[in-house]
Amino acid sequence: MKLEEARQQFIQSWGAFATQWGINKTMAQIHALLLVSTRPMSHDEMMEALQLSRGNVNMNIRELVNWGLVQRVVMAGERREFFSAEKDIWKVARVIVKERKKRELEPMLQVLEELQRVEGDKKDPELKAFTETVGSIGKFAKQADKSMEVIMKADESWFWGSLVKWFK
Amino acid sequence: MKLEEARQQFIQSWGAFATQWGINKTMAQIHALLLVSTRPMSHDEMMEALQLSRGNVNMNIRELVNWGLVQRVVMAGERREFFSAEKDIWKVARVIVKERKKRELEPMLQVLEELQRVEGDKKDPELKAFTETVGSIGKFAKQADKSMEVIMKADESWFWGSLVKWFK
DNA sequence: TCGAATTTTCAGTAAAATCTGAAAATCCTA
DNA sequence: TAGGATTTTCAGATTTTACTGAAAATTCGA
Repeated sequence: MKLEEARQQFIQSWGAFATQWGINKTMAQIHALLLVSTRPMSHDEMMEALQLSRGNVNMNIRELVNWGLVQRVVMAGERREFFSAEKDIWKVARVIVKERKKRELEPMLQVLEELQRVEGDKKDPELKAFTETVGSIGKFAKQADKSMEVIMKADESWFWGSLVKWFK
Repeated sequence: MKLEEARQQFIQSWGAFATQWGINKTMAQIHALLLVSTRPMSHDEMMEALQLSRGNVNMNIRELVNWGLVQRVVMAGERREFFSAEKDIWKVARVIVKERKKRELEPMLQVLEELQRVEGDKKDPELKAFTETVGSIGKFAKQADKSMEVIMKADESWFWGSLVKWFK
């Protein structure tokens, strides 16, 4: 496989993979494009490379910047904006974990906590079953939340190192 | 909040949460319904409870059974099929991790491996950058894959126990 | 301050995902 | 093994999500 072909394949696959995880395909493709680009790219270059409209590129780039996966880069003597992606995969993973935790896990935790305050006869088996289930999901989610907290703050080598030891 | 209201809220939220993770909303709602039900349910009961068509319930129940999150239950003296969900959240999580790993992570690993075999001048900075990026994603994904392998096989108390120690 | 370059917005359109419902297939029991 | 009960299928309808492109807003140099 030639480099250009491999790049296309990567962008393609990354997009397909992302949709399965509830991430917009185009956003993932732009991210992939920047990940394998050696230099920052302008809107027009991205439009050309991925055959997207200006509006679409603009929207998704903004989102990527919001997520902290892509940065605006000022190019000397250029008025246009350029963008480049963080290449350190460990940092990328941390950003994603942090953001999804904040946007998805934390709101869920809130709802679960709320639901445990359901009122009624404590001896009612229906009620008991409900609080049991919701409670255990809540407990689990809280543990997951904490784990992510730690992973997020961890240093890469420390993280994998610990994990390797732990696996033995 | 009353029990019925809480149940509805739970089903609702679980569905909304699921969509963010690339899981079909209805599938998640059926799962949620069964999670907070104290007894197995028939197609008709689920249709009624969630206001869904027979076809939709059938499709999504089948998918849940495929995932291993829901089981067919034979009820004495009943010709119709009944279904109930695994309530042990740890088991549920393991099934989900295992399935998503198999369906999504493993195919991605395959693609990444393939992409590292890109041919060309080893000194070309473009090529080097590409293999560098793809290689590090591949390495990361493989680590994640292994971690999940271990978590999947682990026993709950051992898992959280180790994690707690590890956090200190 | 003017105006060309660039970015942003968003109403309308397109594409993708999901759902319906009725017909076909299957499954039981008498 | 006939026939009602139940489950499955899937073409078409609906809903949701994403995209386009042109107009509006903004930015910046002269």
